[in-house]
Amino acid sequence: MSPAQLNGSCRLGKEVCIDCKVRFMSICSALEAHELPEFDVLIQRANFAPRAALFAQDQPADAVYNLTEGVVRLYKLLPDGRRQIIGFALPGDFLGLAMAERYGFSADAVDTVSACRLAREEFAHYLDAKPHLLRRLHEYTTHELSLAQDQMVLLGRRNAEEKVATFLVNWRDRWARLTGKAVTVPLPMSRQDIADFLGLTIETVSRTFSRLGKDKTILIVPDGIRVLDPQRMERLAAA
Amino acid sequence: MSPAQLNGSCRLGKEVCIDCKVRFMSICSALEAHELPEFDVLIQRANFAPRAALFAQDQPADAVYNLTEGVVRLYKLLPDGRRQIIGFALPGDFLGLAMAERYGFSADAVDTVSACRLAREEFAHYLDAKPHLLRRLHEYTTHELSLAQDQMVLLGRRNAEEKVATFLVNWRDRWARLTGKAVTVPLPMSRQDIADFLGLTIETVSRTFSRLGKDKTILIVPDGIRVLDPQRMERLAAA
DNA sequence: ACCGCTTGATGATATAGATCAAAGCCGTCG
DNA sequence: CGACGGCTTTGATCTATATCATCAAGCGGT
Repeated sequence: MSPAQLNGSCRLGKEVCIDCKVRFMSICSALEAHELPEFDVLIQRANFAPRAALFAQDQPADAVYNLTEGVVRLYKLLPDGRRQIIGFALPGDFLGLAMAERYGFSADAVDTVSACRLAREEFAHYLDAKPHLLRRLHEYTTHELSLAQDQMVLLGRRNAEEKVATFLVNWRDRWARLTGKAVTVPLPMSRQDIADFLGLTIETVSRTFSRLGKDKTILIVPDGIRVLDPQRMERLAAA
Repeated sequence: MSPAQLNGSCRLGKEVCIDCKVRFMSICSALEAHELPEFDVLIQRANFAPRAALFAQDQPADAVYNLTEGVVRLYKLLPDGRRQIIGFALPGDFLGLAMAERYGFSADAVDTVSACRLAREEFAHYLDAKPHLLRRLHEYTTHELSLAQDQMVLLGRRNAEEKVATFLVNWRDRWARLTGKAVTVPLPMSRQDIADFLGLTIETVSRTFSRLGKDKTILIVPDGIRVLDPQRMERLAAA
């Protein structure tokens, strides 16, 4: 189904996929390196071209993914095709952690994406034997829930300008945490993606960018945006 | 701060607060009764009058609550007073599980509320010693996250009629799971609460109820609503 | 029975954002 | 090179929902 290209694989704690291991560890700092060899968890490296699906809503949830490269959009569709993007995943993020029989949303690659793929069953067993990892994962899920609640406020009670500003500020901060402060923050997703994330139309997003540009609040450059007036941006995105 | 009335308390596994224990167990069915006495967790019984606050956003998060009676609204406020209700809690639900230093939202009683109050520190330690309980809690949080994602779709992409219908269907189902199928589903929260949950105004909620009433889709009675045309309701609330 | 207060329903009007339409801007492919 | 197709921007309307204003009903207190 998915046009993914799987290459390389390793067992957690048995070298080979150093990158997977490092990423895995970064989430689960409670586990020391010497603890890992106790268990075998098959990790596959999966690569995805732009627009390729990692998985789709209602498919059997076979696997858990840990992103290592690229940006993934997570979304739900209504029967008539209306789309709500519920989040963008960046390297380090986990996907498909719900541990339900089927995925609750679809995930596809915005740009070129690499991820570590862990079989759900195997991962669940590993988890049973590693309460520290479960604790870390619970904290992660709890954080996701808190972000989801912020997004509810945004979708329910903020106007277009506030929505766009809040999105830009949050995205800029996440990007900075990942790559260090950059002057220009890239926006790899399309305007349609941003619109579907913010509960707006593409036209409203475009106009709002333009207005913020004319205001000298931001500067739109070909490969992203620059925040010129952080004060005003923070004010629009406040609380 | 809170006008709560604390009465009675018990230690988990040392009789007294049978109700707390039963509720606690219902969440954590993986723990057998004979496992409980191993640990002491102080549980206080807290009662709240209608409109009383259980806790407020940004307060130090001292405690975890497990609702035993009544309905609680959970909400976030923007600096200018706009409110988004992020959920309604019913008996059995946990509040303040985020385990952050401060509460991420406010919670107050819609009607008369009773809850079991567990000190956060103590609960966290208990959790460390009980991986099964942590697992249950992780499943619970994961379910909450999934509901939050559904709510994002509702807020971002559904119109007023769909929002109201979806709310009624979901509320009816939750109520039924708790009390068994009832002809009339009570709506203990105000129209303003419903509006702030659905990202609408009180007037739009009121008009939408009226229209669904004129349609014979629902029947509005003094103490709640009756669904007359489940087909149409399900269609409006679909996916 | 009357008052003051709150909540909900409904009508009139305003507006933010949606929808519809067209035109610019690249990248790419023949 | 030029034509094509996907995005994005911009402009002109339209409309769903917000806003504002009444009004009626319920309710507790006197």
